[in-house]
Amino acid sequence: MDDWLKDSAEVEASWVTVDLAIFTIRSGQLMVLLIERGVEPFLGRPALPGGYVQKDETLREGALRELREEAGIDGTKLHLEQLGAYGDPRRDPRGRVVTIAYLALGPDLPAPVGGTDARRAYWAPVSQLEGEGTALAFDHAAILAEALEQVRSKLEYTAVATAFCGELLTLSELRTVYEVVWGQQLDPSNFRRKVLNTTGFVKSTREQRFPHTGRPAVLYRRGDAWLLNPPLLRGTGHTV
Amino acid sequence: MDDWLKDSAEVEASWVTVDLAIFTIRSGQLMVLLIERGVEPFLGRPALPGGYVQKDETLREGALRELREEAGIDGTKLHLEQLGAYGDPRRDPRGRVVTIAYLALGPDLPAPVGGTDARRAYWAPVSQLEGEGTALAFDHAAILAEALEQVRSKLEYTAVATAFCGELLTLSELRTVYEVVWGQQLDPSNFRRKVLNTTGFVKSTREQRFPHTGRPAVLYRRGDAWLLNPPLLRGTGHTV
DNA sequence: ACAAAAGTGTTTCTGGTACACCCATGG
DNA sequence: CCATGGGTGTACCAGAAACACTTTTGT
Repeated sequence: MDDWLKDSAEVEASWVTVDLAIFTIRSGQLMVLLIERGVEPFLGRPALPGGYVQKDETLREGALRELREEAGIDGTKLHLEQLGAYGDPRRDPRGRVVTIAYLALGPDLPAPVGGTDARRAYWAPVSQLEGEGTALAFDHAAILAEALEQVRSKLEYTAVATAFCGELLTLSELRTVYEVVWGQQLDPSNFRRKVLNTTGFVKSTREQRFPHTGRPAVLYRRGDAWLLNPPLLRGTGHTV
Repeated sequence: MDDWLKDSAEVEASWVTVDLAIFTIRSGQLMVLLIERGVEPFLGRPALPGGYVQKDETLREGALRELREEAGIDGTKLHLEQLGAYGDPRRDPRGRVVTIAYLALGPDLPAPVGGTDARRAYWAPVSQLEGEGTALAFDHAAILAEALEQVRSKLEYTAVATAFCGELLTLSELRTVYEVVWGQQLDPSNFRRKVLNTTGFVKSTREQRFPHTGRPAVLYRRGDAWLLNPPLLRGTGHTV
């Protein structure tokens, strides 16, 4: 790039990347997609998937492309939102790299494939990462922590929880999403009433799903509402 | 910067800027700081203050520096938080410029001075900008809109409203902040109870402030709490 | 005395919590 | 029939909303 833009010697161009915190729920656990880095720096260390933003794409398009390339996931089907920008000049040993972190949520996603500069990609249980200090590359531990808090908090006042479910979902499934993400049991009957009284959260279909044992559950689809009013707060909640 | 980083011809370095949406309350109105651009592009058009991030500063430090340089404001005294990154490749006619938007809130701030590439700086009433389509430079109208929604929503579930007040504040002042930002009257007595029942929102002092007429008000300081639980929701609220 | 602003009290109503209970299905 | 999960009903309580009322100041 030419430098007809800058007017001071203190200014220089930066590399801009996107990093993705992709969450899903598998086997009753909240999982995040990690890669094992196949290039320096931090060779061999776990990291969030991501890569350089290309010349003619928006940041969001870059995130969608990385989602596809590094994780083999079709991003048009899942929820994707920007988390924030991380630009400490010392966050990357190679020089100034500003990264835009994105948060992605999807229903039980396929086993990922390794990408270009990743040895392999895998789902890691969040509970495990939070406890011990699994040393992620760069400042990815901080990004992951912010992403987690964002997810937990967004469940309270938006209908984003449905992003963890397939197109057709039961209220139990939706409740399980809340329980897994918040790490807290919820009262099934109260949860049910809350959701159904929130107009536009879900809309019922005439179909049913049959559990292994027990009464069949009515299937719902996502509704039009995004903001929940009143919100569904994770308070002291139900006895754990 | 060398290009030992990139591995594809599709990748190129970007200029990174910070832009600031600085809000304050003056004469009973929510105001945002705008500059009149003194350089191309968008010469003469109103814009949010901002500028290039320098070599060895974090994004936040860049925002604080621009706050000082472009608005003559000591940023250590006010609330500053990141809003998000805007990186559409067409947002700046000169080329790829990714901007990190910051949101700043402060008590009745001084009349600003023009900065380096601003002809002048001034406080503009938000109500005026929202109505008509005052054509801001770049994508600053979108940034401003998101900043506004962020402020309004953060008042609900954080104690950020105190950032609009001085060190010592009365409950009426605090209520006025909510009323001005939300554009909605609140019941003084209910507001009072809410705030005082939220532990850590404010702590009382023994001092008083005397209005022009009427009973003197007790002065409070900011408390330690940041999250409000339960939140203070702008619902249908009090009759307007 | 009056106006104005601060502050208290009270009633009503909505919505959250906890929990008892009924329903529909597979085994 | 029983176990299991889906779904309904209800009593109780905290907090929001509306509003009447008291207190303390300046003029």
